[in-house]
Amino acid sequence: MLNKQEIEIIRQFNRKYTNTLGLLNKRVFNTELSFPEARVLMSITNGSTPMEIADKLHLDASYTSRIIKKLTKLNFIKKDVSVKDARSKKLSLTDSGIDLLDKINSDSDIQIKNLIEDLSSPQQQELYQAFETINNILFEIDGE
Amino acid sequence: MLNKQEIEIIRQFNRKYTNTLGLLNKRVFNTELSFPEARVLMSITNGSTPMEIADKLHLDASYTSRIIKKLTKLNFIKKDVSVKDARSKKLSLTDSGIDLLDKINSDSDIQIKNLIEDLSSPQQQELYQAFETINNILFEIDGE
DNA sequence: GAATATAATGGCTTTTGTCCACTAAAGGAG
DNA sequence: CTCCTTTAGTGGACAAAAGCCATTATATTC
Repeated sequence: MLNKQEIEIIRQFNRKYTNTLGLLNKRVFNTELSFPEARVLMSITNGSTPMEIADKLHLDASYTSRIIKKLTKLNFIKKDVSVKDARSKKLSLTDSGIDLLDKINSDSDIQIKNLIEDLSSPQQQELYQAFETINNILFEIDGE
Repeated sequence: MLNKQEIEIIRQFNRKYTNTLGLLNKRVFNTELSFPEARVLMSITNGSTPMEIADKLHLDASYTSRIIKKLTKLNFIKKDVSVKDARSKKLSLTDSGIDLLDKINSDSDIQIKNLIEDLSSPQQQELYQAFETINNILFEIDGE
């Protein structure tokens, strides 16, 4: 087990990265959507159910439902009743939802580039490796 | 500059770590304080001014003021008028604020330990190194 | 087929955060 | 020094984000 100083380094990271993510997620994308709404949109893959989204993002079912309702009204996603389970809905992005997602993704890429642009190339590589390491260890990669 | 796949790894980290931090910060400590209140408490060092806290945590001045008011009422911090600038307040923790901070710190340590306890010892070390690397590169260490 | 569980949703409330106006005190510029 | 502008802190009003609970409709289990 890590010692006290090592744990403290991780906690220090958490505190600072809370700030960083807070800032990144504030300058929300195209201002078309709020951050939680964008998060939901980004997490929808073809056939996702509202429950799956709520579980994945750790959102309340009710809150998730409202966000999905709004995204549907804005015509970014559509809801079809599941064939297998009439209680459940199958979500998917509309064409304009796909467009928006593309926009969000490219804007997010730019944010990341801004974050690292002042670093030297070796530092950027080292930073990238570190993120990849954490992804691998903590999130066992792949499973987006 | 990093390429598209590398940027995507960082974005993937951000998405997943948003979840992680969301969970860590939800099971808030002793439930005595909310997460933003705990954040403010943790950021107070002897002589901090409300403005400094607001800047550091990227909080609205008004919101910060209210949190400080509550922490003062709960007797975790105290406010003294600055000698140099009568508009400004100098904040410091009371004894019971120090106690609470200790409790929060030890609880936070436990959370981190839980997060990594299932990993092998080499993995924990690798993970720690990665966090340290990011701290160094992105936050230029030290400056808590 | 009755009891139980689950998905989605709406109403209501709380928490979190923003905006604006106001007070009091500094900090110039003349 | 006096006027003008700026800054620190605060409260009121409000908006956004998130959670809780009840309800409906459908599945599942016994």
